[in-house]
Amino acid sequence: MMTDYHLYPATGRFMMGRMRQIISTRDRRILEDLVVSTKIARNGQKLYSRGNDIDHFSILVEGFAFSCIDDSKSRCILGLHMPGDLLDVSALPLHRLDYDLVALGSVVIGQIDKARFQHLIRSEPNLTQLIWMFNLCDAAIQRQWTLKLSKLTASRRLAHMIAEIWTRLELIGLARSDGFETPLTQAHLADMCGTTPIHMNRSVRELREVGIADFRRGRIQVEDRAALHEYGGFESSYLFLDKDSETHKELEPIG
Amino acid sequence: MMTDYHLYPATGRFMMGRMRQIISTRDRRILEDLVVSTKIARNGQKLYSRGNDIDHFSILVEGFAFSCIDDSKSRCILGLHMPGDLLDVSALPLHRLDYDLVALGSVVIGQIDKARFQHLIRSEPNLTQLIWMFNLCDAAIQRQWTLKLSKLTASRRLAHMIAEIWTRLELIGLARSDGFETPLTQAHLADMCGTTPIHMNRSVRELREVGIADFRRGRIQVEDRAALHEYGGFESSYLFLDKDSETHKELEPIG
DNA sequence: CGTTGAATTGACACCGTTCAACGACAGTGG
DNA sequence: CCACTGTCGTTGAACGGTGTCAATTCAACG
Repeated sequence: MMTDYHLYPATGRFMMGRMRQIISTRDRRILEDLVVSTKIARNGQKLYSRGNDIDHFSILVEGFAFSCIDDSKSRCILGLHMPGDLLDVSALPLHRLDYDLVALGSVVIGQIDKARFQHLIRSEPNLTQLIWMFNLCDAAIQRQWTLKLSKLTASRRLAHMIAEIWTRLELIGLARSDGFETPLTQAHLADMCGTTPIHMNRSVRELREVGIADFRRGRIQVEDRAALHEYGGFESSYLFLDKDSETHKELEPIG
Repeated sequence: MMTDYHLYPATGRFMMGRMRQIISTRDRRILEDLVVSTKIARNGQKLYSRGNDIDHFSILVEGFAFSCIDDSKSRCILGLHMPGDLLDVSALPLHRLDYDLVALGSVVIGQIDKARFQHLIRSEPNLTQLIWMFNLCDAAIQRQWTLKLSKLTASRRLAHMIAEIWTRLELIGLARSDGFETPLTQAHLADMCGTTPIHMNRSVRELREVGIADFRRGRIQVEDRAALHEYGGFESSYLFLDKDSETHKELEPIG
């Protein structure tokens, strides 16, 4: 389980820390075998443009990506994706997305054949449901972003954002004990928190001065995690963490 | 098809105007028969409290509801639900929701037995996928709300909100040609648009003065719809409307 | 060592919040 | 029929958070 990456190089991080432990070996195999090819991309490269036809579904294998919608003058980042995340399940009904996907740093993408995926939906209810669950988790995160934007000031949004990213990185083993590294710039953070780079800078400074979090060139360091959570109003329950796993026993796979 | 309500009193509006037309008669029947009982509720009544165990899944039959999270001092409305909407599919993995559900006006709820629903997921891939698609549509709406909050001023958010609600009401035949009626108050609109009732009032006045939309005690009247859409930056594509239906042929049911 | 993108700072205007009050309307009961 | 009452809607003024513009510093890299 610790080294699932070796057995399942493309999909080993799918639902890691969430419900992966209840996926049967058979299903892990099937999932891994869906990935027919890989693709690499560099920082800032567009992995997909909104409105275009999707030819493959994708899973993020290495690196990060974000989904965004570019306005005439500004950019809004709607989601942040990490290794193990499915990038475009929401294209299922219309075979296209309503947002762009952009690589954040160097990225490896696993490509899933559309036809085989469609077939899987009919033949593998366990896996189907699991992917659906991933989707619901994504949606829960989206709800939190909405909530955050509605009710928090810029610096508190930032605190919440940092807390969420940190926790999600922990799930897949990419965090340090006192923070994390990230290819995100302050401009990215601004676009994620619905503010301007300039004001984001003030927020970064504020968190630094108050001693809640220190962001410096892609390295975030936190001394008092409880204070961070408190300040940003962060409660991890919406991330479907495994500590809650008693509650989804009914998903226990058949095989 | 016009009078699906009579044949399917509880679920006749499910996916109406979106993908309902491609649901087979058999599947419509199965769906309708999932509803084992109905429940009524009055304005403001809590249909569900966050964190509690879900005993039934629900579909909204008549009236409106919203999902929200109450802060110590304020309320954030995260979603607005209309007849035909499933209210708590996102409780599938954890059997609980991370938000409250509140009735808006008088409401009729159809209750779906959990066990039968779980069984359906294994035995009816068509329906499963359809419900999943509904979910994706919900998520797309959530993304738009996030986007709206990130980038628009209060009065433009309101314009977008009005445009969305109007379009969704049209789908299920509950709109007028020049607007719609709604149990929403300005306070509700404020909670949906991430602002205060006072400022929402100013936004309402502004839309009225500019001649874009006239909100008066639950009645919204619009003369120039194009202007409304323009002002709020509203593009309906994220709602999966049927005019796009050529693109989801592959979902054509087997039966 | 110069170039480039990122981070930082100050000044100022504007959008939105807050507090406090008043006005309009619908439902209720005398 | 009218007074009472509560909810919703409306308004003004002061304050604070945020956007904007312009300019400077900093770190990384060839």
